[in-house]
Amino acid sequence: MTLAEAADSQNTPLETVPRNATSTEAICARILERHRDRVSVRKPHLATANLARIIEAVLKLSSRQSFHEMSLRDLARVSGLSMGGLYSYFDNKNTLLVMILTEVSETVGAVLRDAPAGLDADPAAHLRWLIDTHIRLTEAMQPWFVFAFMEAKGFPAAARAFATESELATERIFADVLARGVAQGVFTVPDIDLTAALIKPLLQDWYVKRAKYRKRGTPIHAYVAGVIAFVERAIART
Amino acid sequence: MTLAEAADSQNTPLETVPRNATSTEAICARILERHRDRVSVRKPHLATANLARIIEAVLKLSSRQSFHEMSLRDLARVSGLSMGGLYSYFDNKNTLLVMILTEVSETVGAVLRDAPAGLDADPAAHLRWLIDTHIRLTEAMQPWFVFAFMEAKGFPAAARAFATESELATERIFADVLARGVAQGVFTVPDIDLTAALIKPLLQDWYVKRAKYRKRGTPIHAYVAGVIAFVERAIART
DNA sequence: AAAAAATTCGAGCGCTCGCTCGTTTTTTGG
DNA sequence: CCAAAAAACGAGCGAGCGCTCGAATTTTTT
Repeated sequence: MTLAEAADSQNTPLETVPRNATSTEAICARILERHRDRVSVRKPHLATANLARIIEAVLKLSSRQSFHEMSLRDLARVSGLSMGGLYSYFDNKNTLLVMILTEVSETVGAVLRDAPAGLDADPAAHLRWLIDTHIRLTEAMQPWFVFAFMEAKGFPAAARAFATESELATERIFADVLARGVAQGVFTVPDIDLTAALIKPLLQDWYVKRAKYRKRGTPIHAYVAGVIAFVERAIART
Repeated sequence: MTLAEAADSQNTPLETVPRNATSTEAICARILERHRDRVSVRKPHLATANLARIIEAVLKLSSRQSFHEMSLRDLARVSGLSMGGLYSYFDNKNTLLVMILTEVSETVGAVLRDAPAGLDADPAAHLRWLIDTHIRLTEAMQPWFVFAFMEAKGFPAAARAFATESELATERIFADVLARGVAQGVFTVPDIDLTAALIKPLLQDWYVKRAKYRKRGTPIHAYVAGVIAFVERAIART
């Protein structure tokens, strides 16, 4: 099952995350564009397909051990390429880290900033949309987000700074909506920045502790509804 | 600065976590007791002191890279022991993982179950105590908790199962208090298990994203107060 | 169908890893 | 103060690492 299919099978009619943005192939096409100079294979279809196989293998192997424990021989075996073949798609192992992190950061920013028109006028609806979209995006790209979350520590300094900034940008999107809700008198929030910071881990828990919720049989719509209810009661006008 | 000193400097008069339980020396004395058969040095004082130096070095090195990237030569240099000397304190590198994980799991369970007498009768106060105590404990033992959280994936299967069970046990403590509050009519909680699951990441964010809160200048008492306020409004009787 | 270009291959290189063990140093007890 | 016991030492081992490069294979062009 591909990532996109996994997303589809969980999606409700309220789906807000377009499949064409989250399929492994689509993501790898974007990665390829962004790192064309590191990939020596010139034919785009071939390069995209093989890069997808490589990165899917990285995400699979890194879910059981850390990225640095994964050897390139493991990666060659699981991806189906040879040792030498791998190096046509990246110049060194660390580039794989950077490719994945960068794409996750860019994607989450792009998706969350693309709210349906008119939603700015209704902070409560906008907040619900943000929560729903964030959780569904991380569900559709779960291995990517887990990887970025768990391996961020080992990134080169520049990439780590970029990831941190991306995190803060997401938080700011939530803080803005909270501020607008307070201004319109629909929310009561004593500390907007702290509240935005507290909403974040509620969204992340769905992918960080995915195994727990799967074992428990919690469907995604129940989790989304639970988080929305929890947050809305916590910030409801008093 | 030792872990205990770091805890002290943040503690308010409301402090609920005893220093003697969270100093590196005290923790390592307990580790030594639990793994006496793996440590060949017989003199307890010497063994505790050196084990403390070793584990402090592990936590320090693993905060910048992953545990598996940390070489035993790095560990020897930072801890001040020789390569051979290290192996008087553990039989292989993985044992270090298990020592730290086990002690974190045991400690959090022991501390959270040791609530002051009479608190069972007052679910709201008990919940506040649990939140306060959990956050302060993880503050006092921050490197330990970060390590257990980030490296859990790489544990041997048995140790990972143990860690998962410990996680669930903590969640059950919160679920019990929520259930008692609902029974007494002081809380309104539609889904007790999901709510308990959502409180957990709010507590964990303080140590997982410690750098963010430090940079932002959020003091621990403000974070504790923020979480308590957020949770109490979310579950307040309607 | 042959020549040229693009892509894939995998044994081998230098290196560092976890771990060992014979030796040296420190501590202990009479 | 010395011999025995305990502890610490660190060079060295085989294994596996990231990475390379000339050869082999596949695809494209003519």
